[in-house]
Amino acid sequence: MARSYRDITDAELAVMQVLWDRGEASIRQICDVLYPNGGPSHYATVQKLLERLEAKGFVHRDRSLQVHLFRATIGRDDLIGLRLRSLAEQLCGGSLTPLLTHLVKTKALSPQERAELRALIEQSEDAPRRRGSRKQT
Amino acid sequence: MARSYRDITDAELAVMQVLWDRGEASIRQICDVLYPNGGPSHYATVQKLLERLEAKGFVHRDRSLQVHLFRATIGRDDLIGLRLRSLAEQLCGGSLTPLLTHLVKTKALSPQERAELRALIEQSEDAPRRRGSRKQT
DNA sequence: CTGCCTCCAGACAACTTGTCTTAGAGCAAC
DNA sequence: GTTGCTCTAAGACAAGTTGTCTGGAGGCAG
Repeated sequence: MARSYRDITDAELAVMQVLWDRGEASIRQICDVLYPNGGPSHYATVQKLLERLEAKGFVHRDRSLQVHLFRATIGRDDLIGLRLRSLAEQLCGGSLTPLLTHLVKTKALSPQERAELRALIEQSEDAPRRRGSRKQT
Repeated sequence: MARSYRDITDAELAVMQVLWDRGEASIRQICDVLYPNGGPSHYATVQKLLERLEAKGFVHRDRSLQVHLFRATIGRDDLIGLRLRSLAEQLCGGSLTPLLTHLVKTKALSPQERAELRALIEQSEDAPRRRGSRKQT
């Protein structure tokens, strides 16, 4: 009954953040970022986290070099989407609309944010059949 | 390092859903909804889930009757808010804005939804300080 | 009294999560 | 070639979570 898409853990997320920053990195590089002057055990920890991320499909491992290189197969924004969808699944019967209205109602919008939002809405109005790239609910 | 607000589990969520539906319920009533013709072990399961929900503060237990009555201390919408905030914390540096724009960009809005959204934005424009209950980022 | 229903306390296995240990391979410099 | 470094690989480990279940004690109705 675990969440269907095998979620990313906190420690794993830290690794993902590095990958999102650098685009591609070796274990050593990630380790240096996450645990400056960390010992070999930290190295192994990062290694395990990457192994699990690869198993979950969130990371691609390039084995062509001696030193494997890792790359995120999912963007931060994609992960946000997954989480939002999973949240909607659990609490809103799958519909994203309640999340949207909740945010607009709860969050105090700055004038700039209001303007941006309006622009986005206009945009989706102009091209209502444009949504080929992403699924919608 | 567990999520700060002690999240609600899947099985616990099922119990919450019943409470949100009925407003107030005994273990037996919840049990009948969740496990029709379930045995005494299911009863104990629900009991334990309620105990944990009470410990986490999501449920109030009225002990004044012989048969305790349970009531959710948090609405579905509040939980949505908590989850959204936690999501923003993890992936957006605490800002809810990326979630908002993600939703507007991703989700294909029906004309009606667009109208509602616009109305909500107008509203927040009229009363920018009306939402004082929670901090916003 | 008997039976039924409730509450309470805690056991339990399965799984997750973050960390760490150990072993072995490949390569570079001495 | 041997030494030493870095890398991969495999898995052990404790702690915590989660969902389920067992057993006992008390109260009340028939």
